[in-house]
Amino acid sequence: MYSKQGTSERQTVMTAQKPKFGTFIRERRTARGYSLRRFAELVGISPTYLSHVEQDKVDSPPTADRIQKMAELLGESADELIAMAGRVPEDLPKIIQSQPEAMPALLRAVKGLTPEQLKKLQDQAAKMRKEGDPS
Amino acid sequence: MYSKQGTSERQTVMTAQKPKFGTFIRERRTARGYSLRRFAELVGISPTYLSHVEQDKVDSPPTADRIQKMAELLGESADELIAMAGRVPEDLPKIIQSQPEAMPALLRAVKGLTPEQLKKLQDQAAKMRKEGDPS
DNA sequence: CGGTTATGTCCATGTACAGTAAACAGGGAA
DNA sequence: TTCCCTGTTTACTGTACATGGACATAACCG
Repeated sequence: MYSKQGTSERQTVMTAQKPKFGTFIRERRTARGYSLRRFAELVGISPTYLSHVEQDKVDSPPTADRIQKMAELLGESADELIAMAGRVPEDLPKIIQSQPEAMPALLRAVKGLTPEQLKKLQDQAAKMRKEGDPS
Repeated sequence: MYSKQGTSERQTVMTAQKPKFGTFIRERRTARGYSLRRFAELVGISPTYLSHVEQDKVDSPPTADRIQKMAELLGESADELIAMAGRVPEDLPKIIQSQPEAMPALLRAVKGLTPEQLKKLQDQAAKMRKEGDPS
């Protein structure tokens, strides 16, 4: 077992994920007592595909809407699972595009801030909303 | 059998709307005196494809990185062009995924705010950066 | 006039991504 | 044994994003 590359499959690109998405899903699914077929059916995908996904054999994980469904069934945070899969929640693009200059600028400005700081900004935003349009 | 995948949400009719991406690009390109072939070469795409894009004959516009290049060559805002094409700037997904819970929450909180309000938040964020933790 | 060069466009094709179908191997239970 | 349930493999589909080569047209040059 020297340096014999454990698995001999050719594994295309597979953008490396830290806590691999498929592995995590399998762990949570089995913990909930779902069979692969049953879970696939509930999610709305084929058992074949789910099997591939859970083995991290896919080039890229499922789309955000399917991950959303998985999250609901597993009682996990959809946003977190979606991020783990390297995707973006489906409602965000529209929000960003609604202010093509300001939204990207804001996101770049908040890049690197802590969750606490982000929460503060979130609260500020909520306040602005309530008060109506100042400026 | 498994739930069908209508993810596309094609705009079947496309009532005359905001400047269509392709039309806009053609207008700006010709205004700059670039030939189709020349511009395609500079952007790094085939003339064929550019022709299709400019006629709005494509199912979906080019990817964000190519639009970025077009914007640079045309002296336009990349973010705006990318939004016009219904896409998201390439650097944003990583920013969002860096805080899988807080970033989506923030975006949803700022949804619908005016550019002025967004600018205020952006400034607050910049301040936090200067003062707050360097993480 | 004919030949070359430049313009944009059409048809056919290619590759990657997201996903499916059908057949398969193995474990328990009756 | 037969039956069903588990997960897996190989091969395939359809769409998005993109390319190549041939084509029509017009302008320019001898």
